[in-house]
Amino acid sequence: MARGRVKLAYITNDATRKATYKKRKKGLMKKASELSTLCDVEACVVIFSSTSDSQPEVWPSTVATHRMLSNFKMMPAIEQSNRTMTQESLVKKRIAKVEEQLKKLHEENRKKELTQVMFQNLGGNYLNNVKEEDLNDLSWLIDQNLNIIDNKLHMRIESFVLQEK
Amino acid sequence: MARGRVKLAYITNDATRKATYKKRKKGLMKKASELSTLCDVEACVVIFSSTSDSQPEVWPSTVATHRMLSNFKMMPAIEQSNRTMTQESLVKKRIAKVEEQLKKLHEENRKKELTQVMFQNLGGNYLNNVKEEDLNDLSWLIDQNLNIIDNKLHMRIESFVLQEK
DNA sequence: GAATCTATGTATAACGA
DNA sequence: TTCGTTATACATAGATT
Repeated sequence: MARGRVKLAYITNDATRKATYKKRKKGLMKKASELSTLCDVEACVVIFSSTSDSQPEVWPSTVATHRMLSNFKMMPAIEQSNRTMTQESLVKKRIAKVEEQLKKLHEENRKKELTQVMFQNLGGNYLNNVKEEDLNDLSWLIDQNLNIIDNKLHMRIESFVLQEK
Repeated sequence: MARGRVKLAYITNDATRKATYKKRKKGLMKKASELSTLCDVEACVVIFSSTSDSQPEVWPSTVATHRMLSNFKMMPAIEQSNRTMTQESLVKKRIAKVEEQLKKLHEENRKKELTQVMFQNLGGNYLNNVKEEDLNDLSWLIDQNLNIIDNKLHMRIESFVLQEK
């Protein structure tokens, strides 16, 4: 970058970091836009910045990003592999680890729920302050999740059928 | 860019486009990485390219991206607004629709659980063809979906209760 | 802080092996 | 096709207003 190399490390100075963030965020999204145009690919960028009002910043748009991310989630996380797993114990270790993670997630979720209840009880007029389109958005998201689950069901059923052959 | 300005439009030449894609994808992800480091933000990039084997390309990693995207989806799509909803009937219609969806969700969820039981009873052979990290991913994804749905259920129920007051 | 302004560092289009 | 190489366009750090 200009006028001096930048050490690739966290910028401790608040003002500098914020300025850099703003510039580079713009640059990143421009690059994404260009790639998308030049090569005709769908792309999205999501940035979670504690600075920016706790809402993620996205390119190209919230709705488009949601749509793409749904696709992403529907993609099979399981890649076909011919590698045979020789060590069953390894799998068991993994499973134990996963179960630990699940426990944490459940705890986290519970906390979030409680926070939400609390938040919504702050005032009685919650729904009165919701835009129709946002409600729409919410319905849309739920639909998407249904799709994802459906997809996984089918994947599993297919696996099952194939397994039986 | 070098040696000639690039017209910001779809590159029709296959070889050129592919080369450009590869270079720019690398550049984009590097930029994302730098932004993330310099400003300590979480960011992800997802590219759907018909070229690349129909699998999306992601930064920083599949798992990290999934995690971030779950967060993104959990973010309230509902922005605060001072606009008051004058038509209560509209809201009630929405709620009815939502309740219908919830019913479906419960059914789906039940199906899913059953399928999972089925899946787990396939016997040990299936696991032999799945990479450890994918197993990890799968469990994680399922849990995320459950969390998301749980979250939305609660949001809606709370909204409904508040409405009744 | 935000907007502008350069000097410089980077990314990359075109080319050649 | 996929690598290097190189000339240029672009992004941007630091300074200034």
